[in-house]
Amino acid sequence: MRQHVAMGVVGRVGQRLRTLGVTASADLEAFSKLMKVRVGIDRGQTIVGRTGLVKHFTVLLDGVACFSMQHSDGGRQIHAFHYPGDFLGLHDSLFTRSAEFSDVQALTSCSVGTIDRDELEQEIQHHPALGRALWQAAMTEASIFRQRLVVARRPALQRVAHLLCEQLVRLGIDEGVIPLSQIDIADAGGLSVVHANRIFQELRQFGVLSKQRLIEVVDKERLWELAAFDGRYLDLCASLSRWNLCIDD
Amino acid sequence: MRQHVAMGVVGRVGQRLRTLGVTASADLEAFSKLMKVRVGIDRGQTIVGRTGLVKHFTVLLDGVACFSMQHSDGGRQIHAFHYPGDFLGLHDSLFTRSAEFSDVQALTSCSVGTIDRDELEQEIQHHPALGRALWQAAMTEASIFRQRLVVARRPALQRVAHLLCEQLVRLGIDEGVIPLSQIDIADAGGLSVVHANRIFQELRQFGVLSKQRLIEVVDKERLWELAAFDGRYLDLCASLSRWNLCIDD
DNA sequence: CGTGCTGTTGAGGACGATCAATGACGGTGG
DNA sequence: CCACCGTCATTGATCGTCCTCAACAGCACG
Repeated sequence: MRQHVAMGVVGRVGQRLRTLGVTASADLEAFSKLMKVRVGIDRGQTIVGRTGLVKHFTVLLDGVACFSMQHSDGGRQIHAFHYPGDFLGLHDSLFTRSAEFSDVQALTSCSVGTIDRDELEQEIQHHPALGRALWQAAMTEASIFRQRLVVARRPALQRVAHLLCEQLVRLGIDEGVIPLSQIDIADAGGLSVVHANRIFQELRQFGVLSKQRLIEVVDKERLWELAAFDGRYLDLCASLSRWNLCIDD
Repeated sequence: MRQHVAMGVVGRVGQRLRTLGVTASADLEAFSKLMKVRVGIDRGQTIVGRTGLVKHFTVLLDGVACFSMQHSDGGRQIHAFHYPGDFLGLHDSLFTRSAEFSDVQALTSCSVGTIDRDELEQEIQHHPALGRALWQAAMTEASIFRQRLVVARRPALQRVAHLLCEQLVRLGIDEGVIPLSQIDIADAGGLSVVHANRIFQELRQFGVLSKQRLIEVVDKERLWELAAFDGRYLDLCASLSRWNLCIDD
């Protein structure tokens, strides 16, 4: 199910690009003109898979997805969650051109935008800000991975708390519902579902989460405190130097 | 203790740059001419520290260093080991320009080469291959971090085995002595020194390590098998697309 | 009204941390 | 040459976190 979009860059994507320093409307339009929309991706489906070569860039327009990896023992390890505006499988798209390691799955119904790789590269020659934005996004992703390493060896409570903090920041909200299941968080935190559940109960005891079945943060301050959260690692947007990207052939 | 070098890019650095696709001798020379050498850094000293702004790029010429982070509880977490030819604190140098997160420490006596950031950026305008090489190195580093995340939730034996495999590949040897202490490996693997030691004894039982006090791999095959090691994540060198880097102001 | 997914609870056990002490080795100074 | 010291390696004992297995409850779906 695909269609062209005539309008400007769809919703959050434009927002994201602006955050990444793509401010000229000519740049935004160039991006938007190349994008094809694909809707109706069901929960559980693979969006960017280990299907060999990656022929296009993918942007999440709507829904929630995760960048995961299937462990040999059957366990699923989630590296990152993706929200509307995120580039999917970016590291592999940008870098290796094959997706041996990525496996982006839909956690809810999703729609995505796709851009042919070669066409985008053409366009980047005329709109270098776009290239820079992609690199910047890739580096922010790398930064998230590094932070995960740091958090990984803290006890489970802090790990879960930290994950929740990160999701709040990524979603751009202070408090409210995080559209993930306990299972998702468990897989992202490297915990068994059972233990994760006990952690969630602790968080409710602490008054950080509501008593609902879903994950609803009601005390952001306390959560950040528990997580020892320092969101600076997500704030790399403003810090990219004047380096730019171009194509040389 | 600083001095200029008139000769070509010092030893391993040239090798590394060539691996990263800098083949033109003009490019290599441009790099070499900017580099100043600093020798006599003692074990334990900080090479690239949290000293605010990063004014220059640093390359390890000789010795072994690690990219570590001091945990609040006093524990040291090692993200990566660095060998001659590696760029130090690359992520922060390239990207954030400040080193709030990096902390590169000498594990043995080291000497490094430094290049002024601004001078290098000037030079990259004329030698774009250099810029691309740096980005590529950064992405390879990111790839190592991601792999660490995967390995992190395997049991201790495999974790240690995987670390050892990685070091062998990085050192470019099949078997032999890895110039690290058990403590270093423990800090990199997120293990207590005591437990790490027990793992090392197991590896000796398996005939993977020699009975020496130092870490000496004598059966690479078995080690790779134990680690379920797939070194492809280190082989990103050949795969960077035609994207290049330039400076736009 | 089953069927399936998520969340919840209990009991037992494994992996690895911590504490504490000792051994091995290399360097330094007397 | 030997005594001393610091670092690294080793060993034993205890304890805590978190996993596993197993069962069940709530809720959404057809």
